[in-house]
Amino acid sequence: MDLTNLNKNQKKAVEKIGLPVLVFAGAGSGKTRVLTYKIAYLINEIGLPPENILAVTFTNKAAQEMKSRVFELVNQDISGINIGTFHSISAQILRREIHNLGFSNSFTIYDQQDSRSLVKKVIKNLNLDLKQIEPKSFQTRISNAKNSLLSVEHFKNFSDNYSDKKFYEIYKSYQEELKNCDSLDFDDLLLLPLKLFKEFPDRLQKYRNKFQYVLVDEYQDTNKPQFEFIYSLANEHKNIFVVGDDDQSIYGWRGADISNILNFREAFGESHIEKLEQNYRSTNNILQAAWSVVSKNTNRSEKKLWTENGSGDLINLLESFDDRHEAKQIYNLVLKFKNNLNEIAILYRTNSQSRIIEDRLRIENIPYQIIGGVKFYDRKEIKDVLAYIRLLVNNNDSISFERIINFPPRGIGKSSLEKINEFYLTTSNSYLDLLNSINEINLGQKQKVSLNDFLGLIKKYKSEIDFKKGSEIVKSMIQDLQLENYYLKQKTDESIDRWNNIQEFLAGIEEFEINNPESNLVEYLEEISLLTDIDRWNDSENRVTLMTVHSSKGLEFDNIVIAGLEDGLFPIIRSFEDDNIEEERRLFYVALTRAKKSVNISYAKSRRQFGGSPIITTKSRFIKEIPEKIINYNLVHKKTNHPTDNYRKINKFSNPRNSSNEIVVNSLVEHKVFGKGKVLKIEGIGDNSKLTIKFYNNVVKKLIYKYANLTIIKG
DNA sequence: GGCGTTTTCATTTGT
DNA sequence: TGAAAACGCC
Repeated sequence: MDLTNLNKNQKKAVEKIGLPVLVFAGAGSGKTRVLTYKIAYLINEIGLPPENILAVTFTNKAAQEMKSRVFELVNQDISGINIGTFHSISAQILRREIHNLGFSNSFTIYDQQDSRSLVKKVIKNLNLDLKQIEPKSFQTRISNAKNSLLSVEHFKNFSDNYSDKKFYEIYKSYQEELKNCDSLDFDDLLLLPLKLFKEFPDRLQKYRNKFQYVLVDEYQDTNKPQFEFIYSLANEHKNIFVVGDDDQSIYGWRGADISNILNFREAFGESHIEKLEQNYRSTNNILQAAWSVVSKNTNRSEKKLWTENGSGDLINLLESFDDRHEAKQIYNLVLKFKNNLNEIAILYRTNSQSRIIEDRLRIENIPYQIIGGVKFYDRKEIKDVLAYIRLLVNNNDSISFERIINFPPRGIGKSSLEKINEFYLTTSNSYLDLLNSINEINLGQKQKVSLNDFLGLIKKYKSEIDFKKGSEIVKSMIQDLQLENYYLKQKTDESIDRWNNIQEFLAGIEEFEINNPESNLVEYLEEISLLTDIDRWNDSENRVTLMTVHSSKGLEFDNIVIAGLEDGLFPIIRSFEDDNIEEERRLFYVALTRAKKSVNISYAKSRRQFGGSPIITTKSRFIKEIPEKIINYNLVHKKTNHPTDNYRKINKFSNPRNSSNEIVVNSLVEHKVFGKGKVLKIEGIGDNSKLTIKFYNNVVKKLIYKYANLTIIKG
């Protein structure tokens, strides 16, 4: 097999067989290339059948890409290969095996929202005060416990104070409720395979035999259950190959354990460790900035990226008066890539920062795409329709039942629901059982009719599952429910949007059916519950991408903007105990190393919270960790004039898109730092042209147009 | 008892 | 600013 496309270290990692391999792969060092070549090498040179290979990636999109790249390299049928995220691989195993653990094979996967609703339900059922016992914090505690492999039993005797005692009860009851609902939360998806392997050694043996070679990407972000999963599959044959970078570990808060990568050798014994330090992505200045930041961390393995690329542009620093002004300045920057908007991405620490930037881009008609935040499948109208589908598939799904029992409104409110629940809990095995005993429930006549109609509808469509196409079932159900009328009669922009989203959702089911002709609704539900925005992301369209730094992991862009570099926001600072400044720093490192050509870091001197009045902020300490000599300060305002009024007027009454590009010799311009000046000479054309300007204090400066951010006083 | 309206209160990060 | 909870009217 031709490995000439690999450098020396990459090649060594690919060819090493017979020992566990750990590859420390720095940002942009060709990690994906090594993984794909390794898999292709196993198939082509070692003769391993694709179905005996397990490769775990961080996103579904990455899995798809890896699959097609391996296919290009090996040129044979690899449809049996197992590539996916931890969650999707686990779900696949459980669909076959979960009956051993007392669930049905059409179990439902609860997302965070569903799981929170269930926690809340449990707290209510235990007659606890929702104000004292916050569902959100208990959900987090349950999730943390699971990520630390701590079962309900573990907390039985750790019940000193009120809150701990209640935690045990809630955790216990929550797990029971999940089982009653025939449902798993995201964490259980990882835990149940471990339980299966433990209780049914023959199942473990089966999967050990099946997965003869195990590869893991982004190994630094694996948590305890994920490690156990990999370890139980691979510790016997030791055919394991992991790739990661401890400097890019940014998921500690959800249990990712950096010691998994740092202690790889202790876990798997004698191993081959390879370091990839040549970076093929970024300029030297970007790497220098990234290095000066991350090297401040103490707990890291020693390595330093280098590149044969030139030094490139300086790191541009943007200073803004407030968050709106920041959005405006970012828009100005984006404008320079008007015809290649997919060459620039805007990154931020928190999703809430996206709105103000989004507003500006929308006003200016710049196409954009936001990843994360409220996901498509998390929208209320979509979740409502999904709840109907889930209830058809799983008649024990309480969360879905409660979501739609009165949507669209059918006169069954809070107190009716309580009565139904009470009856259901004592008498029935599934919600459909209620159909036979509606008259025994203590409900009003109107409510009885409504409930009967509702359950009748579920029953009718359930009976069609095996012989009708999912999309047809859903379409006809939506018609029965008269959702179109429900939304369109409201005649608000919002309700029209919602109806359009439902149409888009329907189209999505049809598309899924075309791509998966043998599939049913259960598989469709699984697919979308494990899908993220990144997986749906189209990176070839002419649109600016907005996303959190977390979402940007593993991606690259020509140019990036990192917004909101203020102390408290990035790095985020909440309380004194659980702040993790080193992880914040790694996060900033990840952000910087996404860029190939240019990095623009931005901060605002004041920022609004919850849409209130602006609060004074402090510039991020991370900015000071970048050497001054590689920062371009041209966009930093030295004057303290309030720009707000100015740009508001401009946007309202004039077209800002024609306000640039009109500089000629002798033009009068104003620069943010140097003040007013006269253009003496123009060398080159367009954004990269070099301007010689004589400022009013007789200082002559040569400035590159695109960085100078000049205001034209007279063209 | 249900449903529309007002008030409150919250923002890390995500499978 | 926006979603969920509390409120108060029919």
